[in-house]
Amino acid sequence: MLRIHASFSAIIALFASAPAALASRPRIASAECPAHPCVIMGAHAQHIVPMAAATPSRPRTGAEIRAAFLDFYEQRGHQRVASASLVPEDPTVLLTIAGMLPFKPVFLGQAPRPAPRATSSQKCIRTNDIENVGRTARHHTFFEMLGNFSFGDYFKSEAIQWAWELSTVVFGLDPRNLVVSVFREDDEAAAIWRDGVGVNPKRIVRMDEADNFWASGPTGPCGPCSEIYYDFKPELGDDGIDLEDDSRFIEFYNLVFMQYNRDAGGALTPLANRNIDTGMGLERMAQILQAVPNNYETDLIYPLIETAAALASVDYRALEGQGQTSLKVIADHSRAITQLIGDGVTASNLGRGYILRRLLRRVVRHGRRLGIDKPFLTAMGEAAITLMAEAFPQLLARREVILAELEREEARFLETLERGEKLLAEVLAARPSQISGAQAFELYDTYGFPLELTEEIAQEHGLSVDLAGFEAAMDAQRQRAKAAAVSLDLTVQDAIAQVVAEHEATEFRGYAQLEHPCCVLALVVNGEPAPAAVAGDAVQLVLDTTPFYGEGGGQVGDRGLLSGTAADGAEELLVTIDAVSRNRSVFVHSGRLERGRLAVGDLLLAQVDRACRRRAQANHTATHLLQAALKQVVDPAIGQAGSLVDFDRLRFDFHCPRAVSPSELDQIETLINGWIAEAHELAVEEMEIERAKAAGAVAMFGEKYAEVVRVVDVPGVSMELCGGTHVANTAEIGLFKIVSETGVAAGIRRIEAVAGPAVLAYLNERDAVVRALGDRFKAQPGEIVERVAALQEELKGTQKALAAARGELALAKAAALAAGAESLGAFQLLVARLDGVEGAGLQSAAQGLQEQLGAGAAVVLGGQPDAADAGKVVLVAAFGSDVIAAGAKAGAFIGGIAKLCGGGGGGRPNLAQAGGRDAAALDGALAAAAQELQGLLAAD
RNA sequence: GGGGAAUUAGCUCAGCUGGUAGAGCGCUGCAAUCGCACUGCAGAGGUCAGGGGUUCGAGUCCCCUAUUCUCCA
Repeated sequence: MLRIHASFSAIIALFASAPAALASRPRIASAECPAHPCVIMGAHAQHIVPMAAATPSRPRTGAEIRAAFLDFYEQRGHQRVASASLVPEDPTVLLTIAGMLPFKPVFLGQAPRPAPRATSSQKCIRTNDIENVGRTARHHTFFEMLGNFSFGDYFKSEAIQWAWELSTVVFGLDPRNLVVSVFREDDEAAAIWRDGVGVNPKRIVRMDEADNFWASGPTGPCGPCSEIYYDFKPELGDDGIDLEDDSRFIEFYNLVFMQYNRDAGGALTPLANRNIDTGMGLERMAQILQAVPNNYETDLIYPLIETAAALASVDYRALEGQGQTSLKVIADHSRAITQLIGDGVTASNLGRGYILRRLLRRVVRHGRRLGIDKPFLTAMGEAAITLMAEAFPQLLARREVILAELEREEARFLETLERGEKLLAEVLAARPSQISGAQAFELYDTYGFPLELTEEIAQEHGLSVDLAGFEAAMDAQRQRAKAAAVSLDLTVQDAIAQVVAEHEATEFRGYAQLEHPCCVLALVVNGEPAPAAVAGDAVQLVLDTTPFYGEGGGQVGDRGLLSGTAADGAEELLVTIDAVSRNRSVFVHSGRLERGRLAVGDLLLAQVDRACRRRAQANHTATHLLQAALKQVVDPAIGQAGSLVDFDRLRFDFHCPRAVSPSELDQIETLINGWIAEAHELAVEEMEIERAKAAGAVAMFGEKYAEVVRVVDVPGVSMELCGGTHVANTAEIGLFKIVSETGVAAGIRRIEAVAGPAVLAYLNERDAVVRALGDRFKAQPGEIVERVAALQEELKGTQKALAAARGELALAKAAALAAGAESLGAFQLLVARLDGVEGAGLQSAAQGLQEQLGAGAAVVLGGQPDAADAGKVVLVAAFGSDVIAAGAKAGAFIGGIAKLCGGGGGGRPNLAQAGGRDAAALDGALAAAAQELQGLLAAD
């Protein structure tokens, strides 16, 4: 719990700071560029054409630019790396926000380099500038970042020369249209540009730290950057160049020279291994080479604008600014949401799921703004898949999933809108002079109804919305969330992280052996790194090699023992291990030193608890069978969303838009138990990932796998990539039983089940319940349901009969009382005691009497409803319409009377009820009631 | 992770500051019809999500749990 929370705060912290930390580098696709030098298309095209009037071999389309970039660097020894998922491996960020993110562990020295040099076109998503999308020429949520990387290999000179060569020769940009920037103090880079490349010194601009110095955080690797800008107005000359002038310059290539390490004190020390990290916005280069006024009109995005325009029956060119913006937003976001779902994100109210939902709803809103009045997201999704399928073929494989998710989410949002419109109509029905900020915020915050729609509808009614009030409420909400973010003690976590960082991957022997000698490499005692521990200490150990399975892939870590003789030979030592986790590839064994002394360097014998391991294995293999059965029975497209394999149960979460029916669950159970009975021999094999995928092995979506993967094969039934431990033969599972099927989030269902020995424990528990019920109901197990149903029926009947009898009794008693009514002028007074009738009965009795006696009747009844509760009294007053006209109100009247009995009461003028706790005072109270009524009515 | 909201008849929902649980649709029966649709009349159908608390009294107020929606991080 603590760990989860701690890491989540870290995500929030880093997510919040990441864009800022990265801001100094790729301003590409994030920087604003509002004005364009040429408003008129034709003139603009003419302006660009002389430079871009390319020889046929020059890249022009987005695909050509991407290919040219990757080819160029591949020819220069770079390994071509496919774009990583938008869902990063790095748990500290929600989405892949920059081209270098997949390589961040390499740059930070936390992971081995895949090659000395690499190049990629990385898909990215950023939402921090979402309000600017569609309004400026080049803000995007989804974009591609071309990059070339050096991991301790080449450095500044090559990076600069190649960047120049690529820009001028391959892309054919005229050197007279280019300007470069360097960090103020980076004389080395400036010299290379000037002497090595031959750039006019006047066109080398020195920039401050804010613009041209990159760091991934307050400490760690950092270094100066150098950027290449495209100059749309070279005729203005080389003097007084201001790169901040967006109307003249656009930055398209950023080179980061990672050459320092910054320590906590802020001091810079040179890095032993210097790195290169670069980024070129694909959409920007496309804009330059295609000579269009903004990124949206490049072939990477424009087809989606056309699709949206056709759906809205509008003409992009003929539209005013607002309409064009809507089309741009739809086009931009359509790429983003298609890619997000393609990478396994599903819409939700948390994390990246929430980002997806927000983008998706913005598309719908802009669609409505353009007049699209029917669902259209699947049409946009299809167009986006078609547009991007060549560069991202996996979109085709995920087509059905993407379209289904879009359809579902759009329908859900339309429901939300409908509900909001209804609520807003209620607000408007009250004919307010203005929609208050609080009302608008409630619609937005609680019901998800967009502010702009509230404004729009209010406007139709000639009303305004208190926007300042809305903002104030919004701020208050943010403050609440911030204030509630508690910081937790992370010291334990830190000690472990520190220890883990100092060690190599632990060698895992537990697939084949359950016992193995090992050496203690590091020790954490009660949360602090320590050289030794004494009996009773809570210890965490890092070993050189281990047979213990470390928690991972959903499977719980092994339990067991470490035993041996302490280094000094004095005493036997014993450690019980109750949890094993994996931190990167280092296994951390947590437990307790039961006996003896333990020190770093000790040689121990590690023994896994075989019974526990067997149970975990049965549950794990059963989980694989469950996934296979789900695919067979429910839907072949079902994908895993998470899983837990414990010793005594298993849990499997999967993507599925509806509940799995009871009959399907039966089928699944039968199928799995059939496979168990067939005694399939498992085959576990390591192979290359491509071969495994070709063989049809099921991989967890969005998961990153190494080159060589472990494939667990139940021949003919299931084949999955899995690092967990499994039974050798399905027969070892014994039995499989589904315990429950529930929903965990929109679109995700959860099945909990038991397998192996755990089934017996589960069944025993159930059996005990059934037997206890059988005893109680005097029925055989098979008859219990019937018996309970019959009893319920009987109970219901009895209750009805009782209520009827009570009513009759009350009426009978009341009828006898009617004779005791006392006339007072035109009025009939009846005050009487009626015991043994509970509240509702007394009420109907009083009302019956009042109706019987007429409009001038005032009836007051009081009594003890329950002989068992001696103190409790109930009072009822029923006044006819003439009595009320005379100024008597049953509610107020009965309240006063009830006070005499130590209670209170109230009701409406014609009928009221009250109660009290002092039965002894009842008769007195009734007498007082009679007297008071006489006074009230006589005075009239 | 933190807020807000919803959960009432088979369905869609109303139920105001605590005081006898309602509507529309659907269902059943009767009338009318050769029969159906329509119509009219009558009726059945509710542990007010579950559990605690406050109160003489809780669908209504408070707390907890579950499920769903929603906003913020």
